[in-house]
Amino acid sequence: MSMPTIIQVAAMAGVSTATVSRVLSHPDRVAEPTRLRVLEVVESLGYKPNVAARTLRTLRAAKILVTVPDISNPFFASVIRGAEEAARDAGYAVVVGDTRHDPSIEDQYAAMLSSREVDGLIFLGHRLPDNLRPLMSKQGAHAPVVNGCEYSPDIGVPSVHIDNAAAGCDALEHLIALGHRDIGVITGPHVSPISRDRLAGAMQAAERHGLADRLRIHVGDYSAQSAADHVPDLIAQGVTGLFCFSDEMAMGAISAIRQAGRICPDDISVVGFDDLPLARFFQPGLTTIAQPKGHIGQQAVELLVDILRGDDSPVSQITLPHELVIRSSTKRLG
Amino acid sequence: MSMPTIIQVAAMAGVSTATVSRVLSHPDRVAEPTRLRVLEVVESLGYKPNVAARTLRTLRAAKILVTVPDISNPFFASVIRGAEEAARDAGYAVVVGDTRHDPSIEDQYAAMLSSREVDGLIFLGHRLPDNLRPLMSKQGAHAPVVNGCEYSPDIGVPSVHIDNAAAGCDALEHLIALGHRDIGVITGPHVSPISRDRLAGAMQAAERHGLADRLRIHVGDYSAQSAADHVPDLIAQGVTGLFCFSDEMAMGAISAIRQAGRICPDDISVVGFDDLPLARFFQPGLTTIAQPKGHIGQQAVELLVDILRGDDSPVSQITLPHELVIRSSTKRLG
DNA sequence: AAAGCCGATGTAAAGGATTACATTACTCGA
DNA sequence: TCGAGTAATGTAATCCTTTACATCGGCTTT
Repeated sequence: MSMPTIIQVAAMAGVSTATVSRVLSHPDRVAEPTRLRVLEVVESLGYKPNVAARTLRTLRAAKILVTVPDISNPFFASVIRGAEEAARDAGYAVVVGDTRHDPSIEDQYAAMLSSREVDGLIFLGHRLPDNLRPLMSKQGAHAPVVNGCEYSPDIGVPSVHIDNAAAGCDALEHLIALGHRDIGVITGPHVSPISRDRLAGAMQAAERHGLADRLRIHVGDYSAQSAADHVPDLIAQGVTGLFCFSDEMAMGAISAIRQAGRICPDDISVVGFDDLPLARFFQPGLTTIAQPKGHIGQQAVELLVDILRGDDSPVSQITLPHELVIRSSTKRLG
Repeated sequence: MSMPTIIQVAAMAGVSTATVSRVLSHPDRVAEPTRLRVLEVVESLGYKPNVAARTLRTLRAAKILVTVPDISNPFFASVIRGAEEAARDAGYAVVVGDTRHDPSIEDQYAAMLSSREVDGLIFLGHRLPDNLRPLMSKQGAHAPVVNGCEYSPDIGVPSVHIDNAAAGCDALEHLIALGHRDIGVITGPHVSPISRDRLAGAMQAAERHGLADRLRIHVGDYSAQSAADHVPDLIAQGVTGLFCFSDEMAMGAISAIRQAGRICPDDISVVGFDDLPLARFFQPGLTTIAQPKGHIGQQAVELLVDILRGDDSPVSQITLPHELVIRSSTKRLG
């Protein structure tokens, strides 16, 4: 029932607990025969150091918390994978938290930092949890907190992201280059800075071609359903091109377009965002903005680890490249 | 820099550490004025109990580990959500681990149990991590380990799952009822018991209709790409109905069917499995077997919590109902 | 052969919270 | 008024590891 402790191991091996500890964490400081004897006992008892005791003593949990607003979105899964790999290399484990866009759950997870359950936090949402405010104002850029994907200049947290304005611009330029003039946009919620940035980029591109006032802007919430709901309006507005701020919304929109008796891309071209793994298997293959998902996670961890190591980190904003991937959901007009 | 401890709080409030501790965990055992005074100090210092110390003392981490073979699969996201809700109700937090189907990563996560970082483990794969063997043979059904989705009778772990054989049977009966006689199946890897069960069910249905030897069986790995790779062969074999053991594979297959110049469901009907959130937005809407994803997670947690509470748990296998959801990827033959 | 060094190991003090048990100061009943 | 009972709080042991410092032979050096 009760698991063996270092004391029992020490007793059985006829050494002190210090030696057992050394065998496990600094093997080279123990004489060969002693080490082998201890290891044998460790093995036979199935001894595993109690992590709580170790953390308490070393003041290091060797864990990084990554919170995502929606774990069911495969986009975040790729970011998490990148983070996990980088974390492993740096000697950290990753704990994943799904906040479901709920501020109170975000706060709950952020509390793991205050209670020292984790050494650092990477949050992929746009909102700095309330209970981190004191920490940020006290420690500033030395606080072990990094923001990924999103970027809110006002919260003063180092972050890793793409140039969302440029990406929004690229998407619109693509539709315009295909001859589309009546273009719809389904954004994310207004509170999301990345949504604002993408929209700003899109509007800038539209303006450049004198199409600013023909842009039909609808507010979604990144979910397929939310996009589908806007499609009847968009069709009534006569759009021939549509830019959705997530692939899920693009899929929802395409589904609704068909439901309305139209066809994508023949009647309406659709551009998505994220390049989910399924984007290329969707019907039609999704034209979309690819984000370097794995890299975002990886860089976020590296930034965080630098902070944890106490390097004064001059780098606090990292912008990674995006890419327009053209498949078959967009087509020349006419 | 260094965070406040209970000792500092006690000193500032002019009480003992015991009182501070009681204020935080048994408020009713402390006199009102004292409690308020302590709370004030706690607030002003931003004190948060050190979780490592608490865990060490109470021998309870208040955490449950849920490992999934592939975090980018939205199916598991739903299971995790269900688990999180049930865990929260029972006073536990959920830690999510992505094993990527890698046994060594599975072992790594399982080690969190041995080192008492978590109180219990729910694993959604099919393989009992090696380093849990001793635990299982020592504690048997009292070990805080539960298996979800999959079910391997031989490993002796309580589990929560659907009746995969019956589900496989349902899927095939549906295709047969639509007039299909040349039916293909894309399974999961053979090591996966759920794949074996689904296949057994499918074959049973085929046999019942004298179609056993016309079944074309291909082995996939649940990924869209793996299914797409088999489609040319299936077409060459002249199948008109296809049963894929995951929605991702169904989507991959449908995409490849189109690539090959055929149309689903006109030329080939496809049945998926899982009913992912995107299944209804796919083109065509996916006919699929819906699993009660949230319930699986929830029941798994409840089972685990029972074990942790020390109730002798007579229940060790829970079978939940599945459902055939008919959309537009299947159609009457001819 | 004395002094100094070194490698191997032991001793014991943290680390921060919880809680059984002890103490204190009242209140109440007889 | 005394003893019992009770509510509020304090004391100190405990959870298990890690690690600075102490100790102890034995070896080298002069």
